[in-house]
Amino acid sequence: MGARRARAAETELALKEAAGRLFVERGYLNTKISDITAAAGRATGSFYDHFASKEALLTALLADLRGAASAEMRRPEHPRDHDLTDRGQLHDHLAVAWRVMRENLPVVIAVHEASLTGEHAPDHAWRSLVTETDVLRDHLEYLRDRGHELPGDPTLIAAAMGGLLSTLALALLRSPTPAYSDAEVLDTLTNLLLTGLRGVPSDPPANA
Amino acid sequence: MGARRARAAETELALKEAAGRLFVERGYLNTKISDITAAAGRATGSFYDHFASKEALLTALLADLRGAASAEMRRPEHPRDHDLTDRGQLHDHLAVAWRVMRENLPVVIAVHEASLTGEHAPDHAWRSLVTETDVLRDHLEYLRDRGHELPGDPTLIAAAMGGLLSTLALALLRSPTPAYSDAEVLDTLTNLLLTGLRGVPSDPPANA
DNA sequence: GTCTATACGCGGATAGAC
DNA sequence: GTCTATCCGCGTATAGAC
Repeated sequence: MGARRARAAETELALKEAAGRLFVERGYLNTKISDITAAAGRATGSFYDHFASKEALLTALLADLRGAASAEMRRPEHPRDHDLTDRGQLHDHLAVAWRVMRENLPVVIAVHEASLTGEHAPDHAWRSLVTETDVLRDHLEYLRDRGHELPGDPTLIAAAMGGLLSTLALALLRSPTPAYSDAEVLDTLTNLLLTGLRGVPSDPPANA
Repeated sequence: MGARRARAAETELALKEAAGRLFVERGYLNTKISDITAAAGRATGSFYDHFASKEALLTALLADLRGAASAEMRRPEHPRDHDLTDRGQLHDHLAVAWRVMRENLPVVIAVHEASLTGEHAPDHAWRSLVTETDVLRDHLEYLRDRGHELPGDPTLIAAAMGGLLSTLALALLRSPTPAYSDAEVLDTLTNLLLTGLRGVPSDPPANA
């Protein structure tokens, strides 16, 4: 690889990294192209030698994410016969989702904000919430098919769990001085989703 | 009241109503001033005879909301000694929150979107989530003080519940063809938050 | 590929006649 | 108070030199 090419790749990477940093700090909509180039130590015009637009940058970041194989829960061969009423399995699912969001926080933030400006189909928010929680829904349907009585419709419950997770992640993971450790958040959510506010005295948390 | 004054109040009301409709349909950020005036059958410039800016309009809508006394859960004298592990009381609290969001959906949407563009304090999202769920937190602390073992920290649980509610409301209530009835949503959330995914066979829902 | 300088469009906001 | 016409700033995107 020639020096010119290396420099170019370096710039593209610098732009991506700067963008990610700024998305977390100020949000996607509040970040201007010139902010990104300035933070990367490049001229504004250089941006367009690597990305056609701000939206194209987001698409590229999304592509990186998928290529990184960091979405374990999303790989198609994910088996559906997981028992979410088992503490360990529920905890693991929440932990994977939480880790994916933490490790890809800039993209999560950007996609979340871009969805507001983008499609204005009235039920777009609901549709995407449902599709993003399809794995959870499958697990819940599996439970129901086995005769377990769920608190309600699997799609609705899965959406509720997903909404809870994403809201909390977007709120907590952006803070430079975290109010709670990941372990604490995951324990609390596991407890809450497993046995609710009442709790089950006969089945204490694993670390109790 | 003279005819001129009446016409003016009429215009202001028309602008507010048109804005609310558009906020639900396209979102706050996607709605331009000219969209609002056009939908209200007025000229663009007339907007500024009633509101200094788009933000001022939102402030006015917020003032209307508070004046309408529709925020029962927020009135200061709300007692903290409510038992959220009681099915009926939990259901009532969720129902009130749900109804407030439904009846003020335009404002809820607008505030939600405006918070993204506005303050860019890194932990702003977390702070507002905590303050908006203070009533829930109080109830949970009350339970804990009485010796009940909660799934985790009250502030964190309250935030989780609030995030769940707002995400679901923003996704479901915007659709013109609702996927679930309010009653179904409230029953499901009550069950989920009360006894979790496992459920408690000995304590079925009230309608069972 | 990277820079500097600039054009363009969109949307918020204003001016002034009626 | 309402209108029409217009201005202006901001951010995106392009042009062209190096």
